Amino acid sequence: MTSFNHSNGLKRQKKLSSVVGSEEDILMDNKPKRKRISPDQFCLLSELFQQTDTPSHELRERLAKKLEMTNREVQVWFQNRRAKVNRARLQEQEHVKKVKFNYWSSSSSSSSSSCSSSPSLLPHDLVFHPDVTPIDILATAAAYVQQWDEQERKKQVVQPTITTTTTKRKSWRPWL
Amino acid sequence: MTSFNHSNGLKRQKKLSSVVGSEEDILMDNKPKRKRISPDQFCLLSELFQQTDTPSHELRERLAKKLEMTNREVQVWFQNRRAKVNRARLQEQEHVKKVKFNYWSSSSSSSSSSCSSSPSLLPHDLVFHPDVTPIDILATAAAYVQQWDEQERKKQVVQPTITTTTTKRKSWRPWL
DNA sequence: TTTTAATGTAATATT
DNA sequence: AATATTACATTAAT
Repeated sequence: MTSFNHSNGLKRQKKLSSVVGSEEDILMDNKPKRKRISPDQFCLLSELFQQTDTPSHELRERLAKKLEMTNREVQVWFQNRRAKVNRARLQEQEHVKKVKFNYWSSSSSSSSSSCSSSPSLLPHDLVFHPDVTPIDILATAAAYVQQWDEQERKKQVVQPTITTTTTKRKSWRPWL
Repeated sequence: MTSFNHSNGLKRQKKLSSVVGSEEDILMDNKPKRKRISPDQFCLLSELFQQTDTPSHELRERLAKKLEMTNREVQVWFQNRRAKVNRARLQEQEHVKKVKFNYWSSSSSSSSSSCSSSPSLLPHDLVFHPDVTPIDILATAAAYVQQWDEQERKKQVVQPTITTTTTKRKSWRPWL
């Protein structure tokens, strides 16, 4: 089991061997290995990232000099960082969408234990979730009322026509 | 010490549920068990791998559908596979290099037993190895002659100058 | 212990 | 610059 150490501060150095070329001299392949940024570098980079996704060339230059990295490396770091946060953002969106789509039907019937024992004002099948905003609740309620009206209207006027036409209705805030 | 995580690991979830995808697993903490590919899947994957180790997106997509895997899973499989064969290839190279470097000095003085009792045409300290080609033999011989000449020249003309200048000489075929 | 599915990231290429 | 994808290092399950 390799105990991970991130102390990559040490560059590999050619070990000074005997005068005659030894086996290692030939066999040791000095491939540059993969470069990993140091914690300090990470710190400064992400600190700056909070201020701006896309630092200017000049800013990159200064940062690179300070961190002893090339401009290109800094640029790549920012590119990958942007990609990462975008990816996370997208996935979060996906997740939120799922939650928002399901929050009505999430039964939560099992009052399992110990969770918010205070008398909730919410209906028992409407669970609280920080991603579900009041506007979402209202939107869903509106959609429900709309659908209910539709059903009522259908009941009142007997339709001789085929009812297979599903009442497709453009819904407000189709969950983004 | 700020435990800075380059790759913290320890977050083994997110199972990317496959086609069966019931939506209940939104809040459910799924089993972080590792998925193993089936023999059938392995068969098809490695069969395709022989044709191309870097399948296109489309090809991956079709394969994924056929195997009931996600595109990502197929991609990861190919990545790991490539890494594996590269690793093997490198190690083989290393081994060959070592053999080539050592084939002169591999003494084999001890006529231990039972190995190729036929009267060999090779000098007794030059063992045959399929990786050592004639050109390698000739190269080493040439290098040896060169070095011998060098030594002879030194012996003939007595050098009053400091001899610390190691006679570094560019060698032909420095073993790849 | 070895093999391998999976993750994280530096780097490259395409558009 | 966004996006996709690769190699490489590493983690963790088998």
